[in-house]
Amino acid sequence: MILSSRRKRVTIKDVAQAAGVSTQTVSRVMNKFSYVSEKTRQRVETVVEQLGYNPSALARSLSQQRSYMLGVVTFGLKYIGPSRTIYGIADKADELGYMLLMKEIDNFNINSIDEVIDSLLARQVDGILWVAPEIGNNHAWVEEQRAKIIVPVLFLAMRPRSGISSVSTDNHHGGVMAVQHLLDCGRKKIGHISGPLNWWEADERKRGWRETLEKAGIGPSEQHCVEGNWSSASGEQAFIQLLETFPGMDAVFVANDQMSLGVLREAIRRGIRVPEQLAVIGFDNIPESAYFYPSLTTIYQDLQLLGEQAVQSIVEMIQARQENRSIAPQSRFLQPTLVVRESSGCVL
Amino acid sequence: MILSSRRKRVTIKDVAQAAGVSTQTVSRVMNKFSYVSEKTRQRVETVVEQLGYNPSALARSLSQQRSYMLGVVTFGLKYIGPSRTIYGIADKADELGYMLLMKEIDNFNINSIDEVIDSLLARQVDGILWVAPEIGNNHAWVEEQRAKIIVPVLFLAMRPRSGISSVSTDNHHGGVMAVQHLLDCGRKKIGHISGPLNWWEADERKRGWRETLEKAGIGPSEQHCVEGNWSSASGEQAFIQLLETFPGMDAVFVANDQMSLGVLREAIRRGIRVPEQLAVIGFDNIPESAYFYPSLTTIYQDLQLLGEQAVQSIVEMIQARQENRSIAPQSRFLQPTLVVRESSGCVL
DNA sequence: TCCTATTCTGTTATCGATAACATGTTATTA
DNA sequence: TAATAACATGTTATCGATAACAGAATAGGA
Repeated sequence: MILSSRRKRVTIKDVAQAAGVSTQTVSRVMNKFSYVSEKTRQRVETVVEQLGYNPSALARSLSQQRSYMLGVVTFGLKYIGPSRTIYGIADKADELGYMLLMKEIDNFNINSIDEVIDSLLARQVDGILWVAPEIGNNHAWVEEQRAKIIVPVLFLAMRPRSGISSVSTDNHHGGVMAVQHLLDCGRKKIGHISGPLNWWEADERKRGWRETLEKAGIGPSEQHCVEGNWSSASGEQAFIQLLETFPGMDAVFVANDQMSLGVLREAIRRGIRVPEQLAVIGFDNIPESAYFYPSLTTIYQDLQLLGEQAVQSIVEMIQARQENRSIAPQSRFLQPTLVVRESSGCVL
Repeated sequence: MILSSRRKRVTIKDVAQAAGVSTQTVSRVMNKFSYVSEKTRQRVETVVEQLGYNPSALARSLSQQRSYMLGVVTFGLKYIGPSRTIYGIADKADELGYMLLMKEIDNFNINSIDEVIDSLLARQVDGILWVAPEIGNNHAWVEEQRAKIIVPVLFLAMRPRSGISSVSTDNHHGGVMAVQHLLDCGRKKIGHISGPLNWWEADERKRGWRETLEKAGIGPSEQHCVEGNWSSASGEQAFIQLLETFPGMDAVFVANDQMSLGVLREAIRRGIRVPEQLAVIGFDNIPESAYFYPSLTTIYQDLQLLGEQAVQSIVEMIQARQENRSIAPQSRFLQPTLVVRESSGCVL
């Protein structure tokens, strides 16, 4: 026997006919809250059960001009960060009765962005979540194109712009916390291994590092920061370089946990004892970081929560629009938290 | 100004009217390959451009009974494994012109599974990819329910069943390769830290371990295997336990890289030198594993490729059905590969 | 020149639901 | 008891496209 024989879909008409009522009555039964006599209701429900009727959300979307689908545009799904966010999004969307229509993009040229948005709009999504990092001016299109986007859009991890809604982790404050922790532990010569500095998030973390040191009266030098690309390999390389340009370094703030792993590995290899000789603090708090050797002190950003909040917000925007209310666009920040473990060498 | 003013959608009628032709003609222009005079075509195209017409894929799906959407059911999206698979799926789907309608599930009771499938079918997906691990008998519903699923379905990482299509990594062979490598390196007393044994994949890896040792004339004992839950913490615990029940152990095959990390950490803490005293081999090849200390020898399963193959297969199934051809269900396996690094202590 | 094939375009029905309106039947109230 | 409200159901139009059919206009061939 072949799987999935081409059986025809059971439609509202079939049900109506079988129950001897009009399609409208069936529709009323399916959607509750309308006058239907108890007798009719039961008869229809029995037929629905028997035929296994499953209403076409597609047809419903068309006639109601509302799909209960959210368009989700992602970039870098293969990395753990985005996928944790997606998890939060999926979870909350489910809770609120929305499905996700996903589209991964692999570049940011204006044409492909246009295409992605068109394809989402063609499927009548009720709103769009933009889950792609801000790199260089890859969000420039927002200003020009947003007029044509006829549904609410919410950006994740984007530099705040007036008139546009976004939700982001407060990376700057995360950087501040990291460096402040190192200072509190008595370290003075604090280097930084940043992410790619054309990423807004990397830049913010670095700014947190610089400003905190300045505030502490320790003017950091550009020599004390080396740029990585988020990978463990780049972390290792950057660390090697930093050891040369900043020989007295007694602590390093690394912009993510993967790069921290590269640092720890190279430290062991060189016999640099962590945390005694060198304190290390990461960013993200990936699950593995608690089992690095030594375990990694890090800044925890709750990406799952970020996703949840994003869905919450956009659903509110959708509802507002549905009721013809207007809602003021806003940029929100989620605060990261400090997770102290062995690598920073002090429990405060 | 408020974002997303409630502008009305431009429809085929608007275009038809503006161009002074019938909607059918506009449809013909949009879909190419039909008789339209050059003059008309240009006129219509100009109007399309001017109005910014974007055909409703929703309406098209309804009338063509085909949506170019794939339903994707996931479980454990927050972990890196599934999300790598999703990446492969997203990439290939894009290439073949499909969008993804995603639904994450958090349990396997028959009701919620029913609901998920209904909601996908209600949106007219052309096929369904089941990206959820086989745990216990959580796939039992497949046998009973598949009759009601009127579109092709393909399972990832499922124990082969006759009459049902699936694509999986050959976990058994992965286990064989891992243990064989350790044997080749001269190890004789090989322990195993497994995943949760009600997971099909964990069970298969363990079977590879057991059978390979038996074949080598080394009857392994149940005492030489401890069950973990995939987490680094559980790996650490399992390792501690294994050290007691299997004192002479000179190598251990750990069922994933995260648990391996726990093992490596505890080994360092106890002064057990890896690989000299104890060889360690993991499974998965997560990006970080190359930067563990020591770097981890592991079995690489290409989850991204798995996702790509899955999409390729289901699209073939969909096309076959479209043309009323029948296609024999089949279970396919992808072969994992061995990645030799420091932790196994020998480059062959 | 007439006939047929090809090209071009429009009309009507359909996909599967809901919205809006209409109508008939009970119950309630003045 | 008649008027009105509440309840129950059906009819028609609509969402935005394509399929199927049909009628013209043009071109080519006998």
